Amino acid sequence: MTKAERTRQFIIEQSAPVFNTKGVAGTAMSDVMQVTKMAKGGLYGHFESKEELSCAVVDYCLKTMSDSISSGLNRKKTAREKLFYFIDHFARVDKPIIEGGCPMLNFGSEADDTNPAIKERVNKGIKDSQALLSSILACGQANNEFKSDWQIEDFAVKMFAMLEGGMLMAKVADDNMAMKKISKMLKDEITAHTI
Amino acid sequence: MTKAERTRQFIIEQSAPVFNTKGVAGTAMSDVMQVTKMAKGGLYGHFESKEELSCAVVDYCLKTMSDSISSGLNRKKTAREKLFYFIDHFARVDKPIIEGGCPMLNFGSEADDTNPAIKERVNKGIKDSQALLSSILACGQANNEFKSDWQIEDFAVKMFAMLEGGMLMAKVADDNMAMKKISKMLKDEITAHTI
DNA sequence: AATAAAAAAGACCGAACGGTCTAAAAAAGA
DNA sequence: TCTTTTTTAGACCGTTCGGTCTTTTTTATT
Repeated sequence: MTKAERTRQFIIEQSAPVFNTKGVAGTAMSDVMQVTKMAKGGLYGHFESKEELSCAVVDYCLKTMSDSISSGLNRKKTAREKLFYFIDHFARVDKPIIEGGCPMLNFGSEADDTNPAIKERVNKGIKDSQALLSSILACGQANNEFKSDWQIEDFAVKMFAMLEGGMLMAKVADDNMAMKKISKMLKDEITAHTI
Repeated sequence: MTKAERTRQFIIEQSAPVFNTKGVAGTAMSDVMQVTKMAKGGLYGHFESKEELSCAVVDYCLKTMSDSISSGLNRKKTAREKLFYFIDHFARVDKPIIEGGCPMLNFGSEADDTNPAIKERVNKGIKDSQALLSSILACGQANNEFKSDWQIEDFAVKMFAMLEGGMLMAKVADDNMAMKKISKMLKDEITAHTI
């Protein structure tokens, strides 16, 4: 890893929490200067525009989220345990993986009508999450861990939507009661379909 | 209604779709000038700052949403029909009540960490939605329309979260398949608890 | 129709925006 | 160690931002 690559990565990592909390439109390059303690010329040596930086930040946030979940997932044996872990990992409103909360919610709701490049990245992130959930559910069903009549594709959608919706409710209310309820309901439903 | 009051309302109504799609940080007063065809001095005669306008816009969006749902709700007799109507009304991704989609999702995810005034407004909006759902569910249960062992408070949270999460998925994917699935699952669950 | 009051226009302001460029500093290769 | 290349700093640029103020126009009252 060259010096330039390390610095580029450093800028992304430092500015990710800012973009994720203040949004793309709400984050100025002066904010990035402040958080990286670099001058403007230094930044623009690594990114040719704010647009390029914000895309790199979104990629980084999604990857960080994905890696964080995937790594812990390997330590779990059963599909049920994996799903529970996924839920608990997502439900951490107080200490989110990236400051500002779920980047799919944050960047997705901002970009959907204004920023096609970011929208497409978030779209891929959601699709990947769905695919991950589906594969866990399919595994569990193939191993006779889950009942065979469970509509697992539907549940993957339901679970993701509930987690994102719960995240919104918890953040706006400054109270993770909604998220706790959501987590419990999801776990109960999983348990109900466990043999 | 005086001229000034009418103009103020006109400005709010015209700029609401812009704020709801581009966000507060992403909307400039020049956008408001464009959509109202008014000069800057005209606007600032009715609002002393962009902040005040954006708050008024959020209030308007939430009220419009609430009114739109409430009015249709009265035409429905049973609690089950009311809930179905609520779902269908929320699930309209293609032709949302306000351009840009659900203002609770849009403004909530933008404001949660940056704009306390708007955050509090959205918080109230969500609480009101929850209260409405809870009251419909409680009515249904009191009238022996729904089974008495149904955890209706939990379902109110679940339903709202699923709708908001589904909205996010549908908008980012440019495809309302997720929303359709969500609607069906919610309706199935309601039906399953209907006597 | 004349007059008083309200509302709108648009030139103007300083600050902050994203972005450029050159000179200095630091790192890398010889 | 010396030189060449890469990286960083920060002054600078034009534009756009939110917001003000005075003049003009419109509206309401008599």
